[in-house]
Amino acid sequence: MSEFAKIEKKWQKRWKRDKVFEADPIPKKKKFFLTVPYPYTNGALHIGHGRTYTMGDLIARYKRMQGYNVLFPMASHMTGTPILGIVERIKAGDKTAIEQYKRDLRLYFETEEEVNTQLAKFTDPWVTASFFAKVISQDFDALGYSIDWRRKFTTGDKEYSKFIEWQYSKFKEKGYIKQGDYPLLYCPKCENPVGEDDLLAGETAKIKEFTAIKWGFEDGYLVAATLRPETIFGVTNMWIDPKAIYVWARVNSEKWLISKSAAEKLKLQAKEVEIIEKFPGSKIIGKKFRAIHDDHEILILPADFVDPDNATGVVYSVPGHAPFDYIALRDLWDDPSGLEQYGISPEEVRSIEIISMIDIDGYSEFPAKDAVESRDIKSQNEDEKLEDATQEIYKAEFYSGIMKDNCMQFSGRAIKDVKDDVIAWMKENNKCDVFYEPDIRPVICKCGTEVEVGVFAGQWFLDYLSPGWKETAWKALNSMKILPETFRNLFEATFDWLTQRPCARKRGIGTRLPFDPEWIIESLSDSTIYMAYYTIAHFIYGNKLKPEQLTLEFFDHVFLGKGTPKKVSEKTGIDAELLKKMRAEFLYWYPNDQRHTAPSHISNHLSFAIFHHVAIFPEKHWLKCISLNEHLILEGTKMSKSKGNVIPLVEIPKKYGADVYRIYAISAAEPGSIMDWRERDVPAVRTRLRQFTDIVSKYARKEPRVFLKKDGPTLATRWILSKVNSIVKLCTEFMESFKIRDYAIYTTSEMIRAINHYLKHPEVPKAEREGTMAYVSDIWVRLMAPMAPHTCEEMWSKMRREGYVSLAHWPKPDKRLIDPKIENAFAVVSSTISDIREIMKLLKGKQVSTVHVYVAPQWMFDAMNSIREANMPMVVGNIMKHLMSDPKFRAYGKQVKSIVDRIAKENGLWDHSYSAKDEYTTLRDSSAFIESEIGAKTIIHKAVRPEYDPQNKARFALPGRVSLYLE
RNA sequence: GCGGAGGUUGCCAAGCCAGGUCAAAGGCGCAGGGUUCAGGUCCCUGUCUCGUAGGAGUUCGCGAGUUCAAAUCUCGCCCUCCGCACCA
Repeated sequence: MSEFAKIEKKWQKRWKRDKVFEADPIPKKKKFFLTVPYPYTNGALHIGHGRTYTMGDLIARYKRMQGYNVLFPMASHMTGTPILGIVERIKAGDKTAIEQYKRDLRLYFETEEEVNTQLAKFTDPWVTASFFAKVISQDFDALGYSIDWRRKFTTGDKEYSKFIEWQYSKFKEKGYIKQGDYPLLYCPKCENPVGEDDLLAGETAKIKEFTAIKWGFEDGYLVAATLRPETIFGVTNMWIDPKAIYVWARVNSEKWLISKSAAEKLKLQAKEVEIIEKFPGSKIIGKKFRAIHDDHEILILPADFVDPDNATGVVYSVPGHAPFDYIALRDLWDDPSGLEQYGISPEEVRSIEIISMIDIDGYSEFPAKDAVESRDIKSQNEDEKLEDATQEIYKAEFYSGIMKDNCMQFSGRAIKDVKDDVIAWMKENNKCDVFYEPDIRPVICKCGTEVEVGVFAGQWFLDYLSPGWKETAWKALNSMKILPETFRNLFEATFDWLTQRPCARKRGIGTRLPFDPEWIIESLSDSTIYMAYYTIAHFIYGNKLKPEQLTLEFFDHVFLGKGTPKKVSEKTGIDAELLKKMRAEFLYWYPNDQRHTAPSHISNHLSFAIFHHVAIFPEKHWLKCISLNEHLILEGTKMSKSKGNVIPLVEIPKKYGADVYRIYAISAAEPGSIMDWRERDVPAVRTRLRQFTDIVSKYARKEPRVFLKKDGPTLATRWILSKVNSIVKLCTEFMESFKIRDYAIYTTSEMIRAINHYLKHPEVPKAEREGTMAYVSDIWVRLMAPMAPHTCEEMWSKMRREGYVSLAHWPKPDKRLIDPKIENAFAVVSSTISDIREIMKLLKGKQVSTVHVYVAPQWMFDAMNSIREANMPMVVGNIMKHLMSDPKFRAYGKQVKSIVDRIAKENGLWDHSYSAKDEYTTLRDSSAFIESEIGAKTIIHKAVRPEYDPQNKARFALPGRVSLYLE
């Protein structure tokens, strides 16, 4: 049990008892609605998740203290496949899954028996989800998050489903949701699409789209797949593997000749495939097929490099521009002996002319030949070199190639522009189709089966290219605040490439599409506008509204203001007054003022949230601001359950204490950078928190008193008052500009340093010190409260303040007390001390009895101020001229030059006291302090009339840079 | 491949957008001193190099450039991390 746990529990209980964070509309009060995405409840959360939620809570608490009526709700996410997957794995007795879940459960149960009992219940996804939803909310409470739990729900709720149905019926109305064929990785054995987690090998596989070109052959088509459809004008022959099995197949009422395995694959790609005849490739070698663009006859030749398992197993040959084709053809020229068996004569092969159809700088007529020869490739079996050559030519031609004269209407155009047009042209003439393959092999499903590409007919997707949608989303993004601003680029990149996005699948937990109930809305697509649902969730559940009452009219009314409460009430049976209340509550809280989460959500969830909001809500209800913090790693390495290096959220309170964790999570890195959790850094945070409580406790019962200048306090007191108020000002600026880490450092380290410095000044009278420290403590507790709320409540009550510091107001800097002159003067004291130390070090231990300090004469201060006021460029000549033009300074001639030299050396002016008198007084008043710091008697002299100056050091004094003599 | 971020003094990490006040905040580690006198205590000081007077020199991935002046701006190069879609 950490030393903090008792205090934490106490305040959490009281907050709950007094409903401190339950937020209801207060019409006259400005509101702030903050959301952090709800956690997915398929397991225990860890300290990495905690960073994001802690940051969110910090914002909520800060805004609350700034006088906003803050709503910070939370719910839980359970739709989708993961929870279902886990349940299935546990049911199936999967050892790893069971062990992993036992580990999670041991965090929450004492005995192994309890663990097993709970695990046994995990055969129902609802039980699993609600168990973790419950413990996660307990974990959140234990960290002091200021959440309004009355509004909680889960995405699996029937009521929530009605909300999602409403959302998707809106998309349907707008025409944003469409149905079409969609390729995805698919396991033929499991008969299911597979995601990254379902794969044993090839996790990074993507889908590659080939153009399947239908070359006229006999009474059907010889179908060759290619990534370079623009090369059809350079075809000289076809390549077929003589040993592989090919088929004539009826594909959607056409006759296609392809490899047997290609035919099998096509069955998965939403084609009707019926195999008519099987035969080895050798059977068609030597026959002729017809060119796409002019129907001339072209020969089919054998080749070893053809892989019947890749694409259609039919390859058309463009030897001028494809290294594989070039070398295969050359091999046949060199040794045509094998061709006789196919009835092909050597002359016939040798008469094939390579066609040049792409013009490209730096290459000859036949770039493929260049690439092969430059690599000295001997045969078509040198796979690696050929692959490399192919890459080179592909890139070069794609980016800088131009179609030659023999390419019909495409002549003269750049390859990268013409590709799509060639495809479109062939499509118009029914000369091509698509064929999908994974881009890498092998891709193996967890069941051990080779994964293929499946095309889902009738897949529902959201079409982000629908007219107007993206434009409106851009408008929203451009007017939103993104914190830190660097992440805006990521949003912009995402917006650019967002096209179509499947939004439903056939398995998992979730809401069924109202207009096509076979499909279940997938879990990223059902979590985009639910922030609105928080505003009324407590009414829905509190009044036990039935799902069937939550009709389209209901949501139309509450969220969009359509219809009247009376009419909607008649239709739904919901009390009209309640409807009014819900509508009012939505209007009060919406829009969502800030959404805080991790950057990994930018490319999906957050972008969808923006798109979906603009699709459904009027502009005034769009998201206002998105703030982000990067993830957290542990001792330099990524946390992962499989590695076992995970610190669960639930362990934080007993292991570190909630406030210690919170301070660490806020202060160890800027939000925009990855945070490293280092165990050995934790004690330092604990120390600082303890110093805070020690100091504040000591002065808790003292009467705060502000010593104004007229009260004649010591300089040290004026200094600490100035310093503390400067810190308040800075911290407010840091919070406003999302420099959260700076806020943390200033409220902890900087504050402690300043206070310790102050307390070391022996000249401050006791009453003055205590009154001042009580005042400082009050401010300090408020500053720390958003970050360390439990400790601060404890201090607050020790100070006998009313109510909760969680609801107290954030300090405002007292302008009367901020005095840069005093702060500068104190900086001179510090720099004087370090100068003395440095000299002492150089004296190598020789005893110093007395330190003589000489303060520069007043005219030098005048000179510095004069330069400062003149606001002139820091050029030596100008400054010299400026000073010499004033008789007041000219009188000092040579010494003026020493100031100017110094300015030149320092590249400008530096801080110093306002006047010689100030500097002298400050140093004199601080001499006891200086003496205690350096352990030698200290005498302050005025350089103009030093009482004692045996080494004539006084003349070196400058404003802010006293000269010294150590005796 | 495409897109995004980044490389800072032993480690972590600010600074860079708005160039000078930057040998560069803060923390960790390490060293010395003090308190405590042996419980993961606390405080102070130091921590690039040289220097018997507060000074000088060399640093911010590498290489150029702009500028009186660059960790900060521009260009090129090298390296690292993250995302890339049906998965939350």
